[in-house]
Order: sequence, then structure tokens, then C-alpha cells
Amino acid sequence: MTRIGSRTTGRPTLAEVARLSGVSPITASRALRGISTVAPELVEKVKQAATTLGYVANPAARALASAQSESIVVLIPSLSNQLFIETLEAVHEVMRPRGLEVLIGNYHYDIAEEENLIRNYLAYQPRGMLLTGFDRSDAAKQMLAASGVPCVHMMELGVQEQGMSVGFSQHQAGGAAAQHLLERGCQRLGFIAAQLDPRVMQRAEGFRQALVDAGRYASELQLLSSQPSSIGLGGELFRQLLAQHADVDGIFFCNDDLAQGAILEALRLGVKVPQQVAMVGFNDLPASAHMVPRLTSIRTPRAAIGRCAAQALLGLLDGKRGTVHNQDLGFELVVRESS
Amino acid sequence: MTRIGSRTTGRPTLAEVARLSGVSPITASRALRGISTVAPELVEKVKQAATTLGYVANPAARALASAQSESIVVLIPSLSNQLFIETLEAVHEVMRPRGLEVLIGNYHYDIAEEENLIRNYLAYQPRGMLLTGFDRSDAAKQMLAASGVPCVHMMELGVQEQGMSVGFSQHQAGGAAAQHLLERGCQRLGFIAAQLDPRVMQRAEGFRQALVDAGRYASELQLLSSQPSSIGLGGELFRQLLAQHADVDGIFFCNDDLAQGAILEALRLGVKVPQQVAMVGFNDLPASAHMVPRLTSIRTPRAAIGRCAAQALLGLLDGKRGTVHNQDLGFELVVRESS
DNA sequence: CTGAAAGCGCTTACAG
DNA sequence: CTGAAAGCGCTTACAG
Repeated sequence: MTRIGSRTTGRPTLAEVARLSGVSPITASRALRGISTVAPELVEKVKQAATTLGYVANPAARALASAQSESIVVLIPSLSNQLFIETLEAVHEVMRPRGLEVLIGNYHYDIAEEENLIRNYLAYQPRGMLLTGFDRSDAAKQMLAASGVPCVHMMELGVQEQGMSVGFSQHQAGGAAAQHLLERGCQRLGFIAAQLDPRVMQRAEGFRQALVDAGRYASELQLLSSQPSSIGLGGELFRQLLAQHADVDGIFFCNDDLAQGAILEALRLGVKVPQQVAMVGFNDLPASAHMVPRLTSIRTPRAAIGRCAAQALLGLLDGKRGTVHNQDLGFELVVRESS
Repeated sequence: MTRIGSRTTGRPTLAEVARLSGVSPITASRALRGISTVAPELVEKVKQAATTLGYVANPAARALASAQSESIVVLIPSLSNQLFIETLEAVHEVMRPRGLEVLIGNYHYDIAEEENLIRNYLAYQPRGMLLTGFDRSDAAKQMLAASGVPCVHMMELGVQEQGMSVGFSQHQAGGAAAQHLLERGCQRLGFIAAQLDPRVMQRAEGFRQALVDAGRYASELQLLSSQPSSIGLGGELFRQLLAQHADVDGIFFCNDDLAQGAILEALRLGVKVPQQVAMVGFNDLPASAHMVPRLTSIRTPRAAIGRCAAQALLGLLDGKRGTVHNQDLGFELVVRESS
């Protein structure tokens, strides 16, 4: 059973399928790949032989011969944010039916790690790549460009020269949160953020700008932590902001887990939400609708982003260049009880 | 830039590295793979040439020549349960430094989908496989056995004939939850479960048996739903159980998200936890410690399971057969405020 | 519409 | 300790 030292896999090969169906290996190959130049009756024969033998093509041989694998690579900064899981699942749903393997690379919000992943995955000769945002090392960008592998960027919206992208305006989303809290009559508006990745900072800037425009920006109410975002941290930061600025009456959180932690901490502290402090989260994660009070949040189209980015990439592979270069999928303010 | 129709990748090859360092390709190959028969000075030369050229080995060629890839496959039933994410991350941490690529297959709790994944991934000639539990189709088991690919099972504990496993006793964990609630003086003990995968059912059975032994088993208080587990469903099922059996005074939830939903729903309903109903969750997910009241839960060693299973698999690959065949990593009852 | 030849970029198996 | 030859299982490029 252990094939140590063996050169063969023991699995049926194309040659065997060809022999069984009485055609040449090349015809068998074409038949199995659905290349239309093969006579229908031969296709039938070959397919049947393949089934009989339990033939599954060797991806390594295929990749070596064609200088292309049947895989696409998705690079995401984190697996612990439910957000990206939903994006990944959507990508899978588009790619799997097309017979494309999805290789997942998690770079833990580390630019250097992303660069390494790109170097390694490029060796696999993927058909295409799905990247998160635009913020990466120059070396990474050069490798990608030199490889000629088609890329689509997810989550943020870029400009033409940055390549294709599918996402929404993080900046506008931050502005929408501010607008909503202002309309609710909040005077002293705070912002609590963690992780501080590029998209968080874009939301922060959108929030800030809207407050500046309204003459309500207060820098002392902006609480930024570079730690990973979590429920526990959200509670801590909320307590901290409240201790230092008891007059804060509205807070935008850069991610729902922070807001969930804050809302639970408020419950413990006896702080009334939204009467004393209104709260708005971001992403509308599954738990948010069930908080006490139910959390107002900005719903982001992460599944749609995964789906559309995958389809855009397939479009590139099929040679249909650039239908829409920067696809804006928008966002939605979901008003619940916390604001 | 577009290499459509080209046979080559445009990337540097082993032959070029060999030429630059003045050795044969085979020596270059050995030097780069760290095979000790190569003279140290040659190794140095070759490595330098590789760096100069930016050489990265072509995995497809390597896999084809050696009939083995540098990858291992991990099959998990779900990505939306945080549990498996932590296991995956731990597997990565062990495999990446060894240069092994981790292919992730999510079969969405679907036995047929798992069988397909196994068929497809076996074609990649993985070095080994990490599987979740023991419950799979006969065809899948046969393919695995026929392939000779080393496997380690995660999460559950098996018996010798089932192969290696790393996990804990799901049955005992269910029993421990029951024991704890009994010690707290609960009389009418309920069980709320969803998803109903094999491990959930083992916990259910452990819980049931402990209650039977204590003379406190009440079948009408067992609420099982085959829907996916979620916070929302937890709230619903809790309300339902309470409406039908107002005297329930202790509940074990098969997963923390259900318990979190119930604890939030209790807050809304004005049901005192633990005074009126004590609650115990399972897995101790990150949010649980922050609930109001803080949730008692059974902490499961999912990261350790990933790490140890990965190490056990590496042990198999290195030929160190079966140190421990069934590794029990235990679990821990974390008592907080909800019980 | 079909096929014989060559080759993708490595490693194995065998010599020396 | 090093290397020439062969081959892994496919597909490309070229004929016919």
C-alpha cells in the first residue's frame, strides 16, 4: 500500500482510457476536456471508459503540460472575521462548478506574509487571483504584474490603473454612519476602531470628514487600537471612552464585534442604549440582530463581492475584458434599536 | 504578458539554476531539497544561484516526477463555525514551516460532497489527509484506503481499527454538562441542539445517559433541530422550549451560538439566568465570556486538536508509526455566571 | 475530425 | 559525492 519510492501513482491514466475506448490519448484528452472537434460518438465512448476505470486526470501532469493549473488563488487577511468566510464561500460557489480549485491564502494582515504567499502561489501557475484591497508591497505588485496572472481586487473600489475591483466605498460607508448618528441628534460623536487595516482607516476618514462638515468633529472621541478586533476589546474600549468622556452620546464602531462587546458592556454598566449612547456597528454580522438592544449596523455585501469578483475573474479568463472595471456593490444602513 | 498557447511558464527552471552554479540539474535538485549527499560548498553555490534567479520550484513538475505533491488536505464540515477556523489555523502553523501546502475542503456537513472532495483531492496526490470524525460514505473510505494516503481523524476518538485520531470524548463532555447542572440542583433538565452531526449526537447521548443514571431524564425536554446552528435559532428554540415546559430549570446547548441566542432571548423575556434557568454551552466560543450573564461552557481544545493531528500526520509521513493511536486531549468545564 | 511526435520541469533509479 | 538517462502523465503544435 505504501508507494514509497514508486514513480507511478497506481491510478488509471489517460493512456488506459484511450486504449479502452480505442482512440489515441490525444483524442481522449480532447473528449474529456469537452473540446468540440471530437466526434460525439467518440466523446461518449471515452467518457464511458473514463467512468469505468474511475479515471480522474492528474492535475500535476496537466499543469506541467499546459503551463497552467486549474486553480485560482484567493488571498484574505484573516479567517477569524466571519466577513471573509462568507466571501470565500461565495467564491467557491462560482468556481467549483467550473472545475476550478480554490487555494486560500490567509496573510494575517501581514504585508510580508502576503508577499510570501504570492511568491509561493505563483509557482502553482494559478489561472487567476482574487486579492483583498490594494495595499501590498511593491515586490508583490511586481511579481503579480510580471506573472501576467489576471487579478481582481475585492472589498475596496480602485481606479482604472489599479486593475479590476469589486467592492463598495468604505469612505462613504463611514460617512453614512456619521450622517445617521447626526440625524438621531447626537452631539458628541465617538469612533471606536481596532485592527486598523486600510479599509478601517478609509471608514474612519469618511466618518471624520462628515463630522468636520457638520462642525461636530471631536478628535478626543476617536479611539483607535491596533489590536485585533474582538468582542472583548470592544467592551474594554467602550468602558475606556466612557470613563474619559462621559458626555459621548453616539459611537460608530468599525466592526460589529466591537459594537457587540460595547453593547454587552453597556448592559453590565447600566448605560442605556440608545438613550444615553447610540451605537452603530459595521458589517451587520449574524449576532448583531440579536443583541440587547438589537444593533444598528451597516450591512456590507461580502457574499456578493465574492460572487461578483469570481465572475469578473472568469470573464477575464474567457477573454471578455473589462465589462465593469470597478464594480460598486454599495452598502445598506440597517436601523435597529441601538440608535 | 499573456502567455496564451505557450508551453513554458517564463519562470526560471532548475536547469538554469544548475547552469549558473556549474552543476548538473540533479545535483541542483538535491542541494535545494536539502539532501545531505551533496558537498556543502556546492549546496551553497546552488542556493545562491537560486536566489539570484528568483527560482521557485514548479510544484506540478515535482509532483509529476515524484508521484507526490507537497500538500496535505484538510476536510472540515463547515467554515461558519469558528471552531473549525481555529483548528485550521493550528494545522497551518504546523504544516507551513515544513513547506507543506494545506488544501482546505469544506463539505458543508454533506457526506456526498465529502466523497466528491476526496475523489478530487486524491488526484492531487496529497502527502496526507486530516479528516473530521469517522462518519463518511463507504465509497469514500474505500478510496482513502486504496490510495494509501496517511490519514488522521480529528475531533472524535476512534478505536484502533479506525486509524489514528486526535480529539476528546464527545460523550463524556455531554455527561459533564449534565453532571454540572445536576450539582447545581437543577431538576428539570433540557437539551437544545441543532445541526445534529455525529458529534452533536454523541454529546446528546452522553447527556442523556447521565440524566438517566440520575433518574432525571425527561425526553420532552430534548429539543433537536436539524437546521444549522445559529444565534437566532438558539433564541427561537429556547422560547419554544420555555413555552411548552415552563418548569425547565437547566439547559445544555450543543453549541455556544445556540446558548448565546438563548441567553439574549432570556434577557428580552425577563427570564433570570441562572436563577430561573441555568445554561451551559459548548465549545466556549469567544463571545461566550462576554454574554450577560457570562456563559458557562465546555471549552474544547480545537486548536490543540489541529496542532496535534498535524504533528501526528507528520509523524506518519516520517515513518514514525503510531506513537499514540487515539490521542485524548480532553475538555474543560468553564463555570461562569449562567449556571 | 484525428493522431504521432515532442516536450513541460522536475525526480527516480541506476551507475560510477 | 555526482551525473546521464529515462520517465512521470498530460497537452501543445503541427500534420494530414
